[in-house]
Amino acid sequence: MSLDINKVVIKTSLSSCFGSHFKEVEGANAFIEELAKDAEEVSFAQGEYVFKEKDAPEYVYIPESGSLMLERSTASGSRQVFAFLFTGNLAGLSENVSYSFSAKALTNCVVIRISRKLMQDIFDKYPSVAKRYHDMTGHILSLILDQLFIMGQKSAHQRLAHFLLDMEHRLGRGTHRFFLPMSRQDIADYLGMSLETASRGFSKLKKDGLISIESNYQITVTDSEKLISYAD
Amino acid sequence: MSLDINKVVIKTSLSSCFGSHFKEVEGANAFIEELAKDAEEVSFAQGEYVFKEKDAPEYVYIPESGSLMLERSTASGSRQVFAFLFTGNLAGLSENVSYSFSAKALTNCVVIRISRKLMQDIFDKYPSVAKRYHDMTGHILSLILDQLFIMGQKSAHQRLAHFLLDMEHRLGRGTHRFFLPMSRQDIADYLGMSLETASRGFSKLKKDGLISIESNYQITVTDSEKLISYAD
DNA sequence: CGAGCCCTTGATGCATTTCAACGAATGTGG
DNA sequence: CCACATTCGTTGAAATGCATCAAGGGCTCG
Repeated sequence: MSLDINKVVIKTSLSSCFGSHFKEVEGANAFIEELAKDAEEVSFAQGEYVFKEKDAPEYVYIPESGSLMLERSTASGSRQVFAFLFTGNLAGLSENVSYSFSAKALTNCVVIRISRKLMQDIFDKYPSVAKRYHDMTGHILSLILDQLFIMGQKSAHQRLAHFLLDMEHRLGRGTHRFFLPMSRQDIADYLGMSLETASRGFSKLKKDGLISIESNYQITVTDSEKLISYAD
Repeated sequence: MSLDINKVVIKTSLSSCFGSHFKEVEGANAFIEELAKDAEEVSFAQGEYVFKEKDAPEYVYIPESGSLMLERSTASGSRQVFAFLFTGNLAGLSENVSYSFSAKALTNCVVIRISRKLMQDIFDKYPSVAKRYHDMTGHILSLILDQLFIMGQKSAHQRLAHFLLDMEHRLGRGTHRFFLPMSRQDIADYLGMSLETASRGFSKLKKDGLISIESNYQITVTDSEKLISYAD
C-alpha cells in the first residue's frame, strides 16, 4: 500500500495524467502525498483484465508502462473497443454503480491503482483538485464525442486513416514511426469494421504510399499530408 | 436576470435534471436561491441556435419546454447529431475552451440559462453540489458510451429500433405512443445513416407490425417485445 | 520442421448509399 | 377556393462499400 512518487516513470505518468501544471493546483501536493501512502503499483500480464464490467468500481487506474484497452462485449460474442490507453492516461473515472466496460492489458503492463475513496477524500478537502479532475472528465467526454463523430461520418478506410494519425500522435513521440500494441482485430472492433476491412485498409494505405509497414505492428507514416487529407 | 423557482415547469425541469433527491444535498437550497437571482428563462424559435460551436461556453442550459438537438457539422456540409434533449436534460456541461457542438431548437422552446460562473461559485462553496454535478457528467459519459457501442455494433435497422425504444421511454410518458420532434434527416444524422435508410427502417418496422405510424411524427410502439428483441 | 496464430488476399453476397421519381402535406398568391 | 410551389417522406433501381466465407502466406515457438 505505497507508491514511490520519486520514481521517474511515476512522476511522468502522474503529470501526464493530471496535466503539467498540476503542481500549482492547491492541494496537489497533499494529493500526491496521499498517493505515496495509499496508492499502489500493480502489474498485469498481456491479456489479463485490470477490471471487468460489473466489478464494483473501487479504483481508478493510470498506466505507468504498457497499454490497456477498454472494451464492452455482448452475450453474442461481439465486442466494441472504446479506447486504447497508454502511459499517463486514466481509466475508470466516472462510473458509479459499476464499470460499464472492461479494461484489458494489451501488453504486460504496470498500472498505478488509486482508490476512489482516496480520490473522494482529497476532493472534499481540496476543491481545486476536484475541479481539475472534473475538467479531465470533460476532456475525456469531448474525446468520446470526437470518436462518435468519426464513427457516424466516415468510411471504413477514412476511420482507419484517422486512427493511424491518432496513434502517430500518441505513440510516435514526435516521429512518424510507432509500434502498435494492438491486433488488427482490436483495431477493427474499435473502428466498427471487420478484421478483413481493417487489413485491407492497411494494404491500401501502404500501396498508395501514405504509410509503410515495417512489420505487422511497426508503422511509419510516410506522407502525413496525404494521410490527413484522406482522413478528413 | 431572475428565475421564478416556484413555477411548476421550472421546478419539474430542475428536479428532473439534478435528480429527485437533489434537495437533500447540502447546498442545494442555496444553489436554487442563486438560480432564482441569476438564472434566466430564454425562448428560442424552431430552428434557432441556443449556442454554436466556437461560442465561448458561458452558460449551461436546461430545456424547460420544447426540444433541442446537439450537432456538429463539417465544412463539407455533413453533420453528426450527438443527442436530442428534452425537458430537464442538460446541455453544455463540460466544455472548456469552446463548445464542441451546437445546440439547435427542434421546436419553439424555453430553456433555463445558467451562467457557468454561478455554477462554479456554488461548486466552490458546496462540494456536495459539485459532486452531484460531476456524477451527472459521468452519467452523460456513460450514455455517450452506449451510443458509441450502438454505432459500432448494430445494423442500420437495429439502430433505428433502438432509437425508437429510447424515444418511447423518454417521450412516451408511460405509454407506447409519442410524438417525434425531429425530422427523418435528423434521425438519420443521429444514427449515422442516410435519410432513405431511416425511412425504409420506419416502413419495415411498420410492415412487420412492430410500430404504427399515425402521422410522420406520431408513432406508437405496437409490439414492444418484438421491437426490443429486434434491437438487441 | 511442423503447428498455431495472425495477417493478407480473393470471391461472393448482402446491406446501405446514391440517384431519381413520386406522393402527401402545407402554405401562397391569384 | 383553387392552381402552384415547396418541403418532407416514401419507394424503386442501380451502384458500391463492406461483411462474410474461404484459402494461403509469413512469423514465432516448440
